[in-house]
Amino acid sequence: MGRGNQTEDISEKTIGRLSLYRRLLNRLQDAHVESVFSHELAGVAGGTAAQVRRDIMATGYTGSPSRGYQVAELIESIGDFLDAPQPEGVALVGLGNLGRAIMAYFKGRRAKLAIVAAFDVDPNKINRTIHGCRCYAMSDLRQVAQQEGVRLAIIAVPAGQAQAVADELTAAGIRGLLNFAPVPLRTPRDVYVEDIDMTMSLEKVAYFARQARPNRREGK
Amino acid sequence: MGRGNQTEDISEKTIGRLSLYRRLLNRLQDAHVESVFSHELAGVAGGTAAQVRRDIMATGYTGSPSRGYQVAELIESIGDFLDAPQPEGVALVGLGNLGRAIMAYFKGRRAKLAIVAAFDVDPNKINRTIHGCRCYAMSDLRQVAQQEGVRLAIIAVPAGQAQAVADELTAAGIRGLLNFAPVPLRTPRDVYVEDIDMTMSLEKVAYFARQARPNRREGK
DNA sequence: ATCGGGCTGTGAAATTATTCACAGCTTGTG
DNA sequence: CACAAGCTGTGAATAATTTCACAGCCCGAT
Repeated sequence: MGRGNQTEDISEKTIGRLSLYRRLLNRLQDAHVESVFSHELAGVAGGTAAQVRRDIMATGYTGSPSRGYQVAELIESIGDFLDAPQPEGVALVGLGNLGRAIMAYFKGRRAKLAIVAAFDVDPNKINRTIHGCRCYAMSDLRQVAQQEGVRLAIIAVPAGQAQAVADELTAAGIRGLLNFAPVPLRTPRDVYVEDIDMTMSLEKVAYFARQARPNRREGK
Repeated sequence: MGRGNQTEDISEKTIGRLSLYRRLLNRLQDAHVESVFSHELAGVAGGTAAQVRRDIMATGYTGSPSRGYQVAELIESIGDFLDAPQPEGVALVGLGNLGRAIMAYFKGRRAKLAIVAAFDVDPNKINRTIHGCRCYAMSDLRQVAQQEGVRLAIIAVPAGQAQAVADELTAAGIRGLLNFAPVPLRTPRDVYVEDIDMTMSLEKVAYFARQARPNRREGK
């Protein structure tokens, strides 16, 4: 089963979809489905068969014309492609309502990617354990991040503090950020930032719901 | 001052960015900045000047070569373009950790778009008030939605229930969904769905942080 | 008044992403 | 054993999005 050369330059969109396919494939596997065709996966993922095939090409996995893709093998191939060789720890900064919800959300999901340390400024939270995860003071950040080998972080602090937190995180060697604060972060160019902007998303929904413009989805 | 014909077909990306620009403009306004140039806005938004200008074109607003864009006017123009004429109420379904965090997050933001009703199945929550918002039983959904004229909803229920909730919502006349559940929803084609998939986002961060691939951002 | 600098609005080019469409397999069938 | 059906992998076409680049304008300075 050949994966191997991920020399190609894979688009951000493709990476996102592969993550989605994997989740859907895991569900299929739980339902004891052994193989799928690209059009079936497209059906549940909400895309086209051609796109599914192209995305899967990126992982180097090859299906068979008669059987389609073997679910178990494809899951593994996507894993080899997407995941780091070692499990990675993630730091969560900000334990307000949103931070705690994020903590709970990621509790016991992918073993390869788990929140291993939380940070806040609130003295009431520091040194307590929340959702099974130790909460540290912001000032411990560099120390803990280095010690645990954390390279990824989630920012769930108020907008006003997000940039300062991002600065501290990058100074502590963090290479990837998932930012929930509604502020574009300024970071060194080699730090990857993904924003989740709930306000923007809700405004998009409001706009397009009004336009009655039909949604993307696989045509029959 | 001419906005007027939004006949053009505006892309999803542009709508998202306009929402972002508005937020940034509001901050500028709070700082008593009266006008901005496209490259300044691009600087804080993390895009290019040309893109900012093109996005703003969509709203029909026109700047002046010497002064740039008038902050107050541009905010208003984006508002005229993005917002519904009347304020819109939003329903929130699911009051677990995430639902409550979302509730808190949207508390007292845009007046034009506020959560006006919450729904859950937990009898402990039903008929109580959470973050200043009444919680109803799922069975009241159609009634409340119709009575309040709600056309938008946020889904914050576990994956397993998301599709069923989406079905109930669309049956109750909801036209736009913001979906936090990690499942692609199947809905009628004229219902707009926007997904916020935290797992996918985090996996993207993990992938690209590893690739050391430089991020998008305005070049000097 | 006229000039120069610097910005907007926007066709046109470039780039990126998606879809088409078909050769080449692989299996089941008569 | 030849054929039909139906899928994958992928070059080529198309569509969407972004960037380039420049005409035209406006203002401040001569």
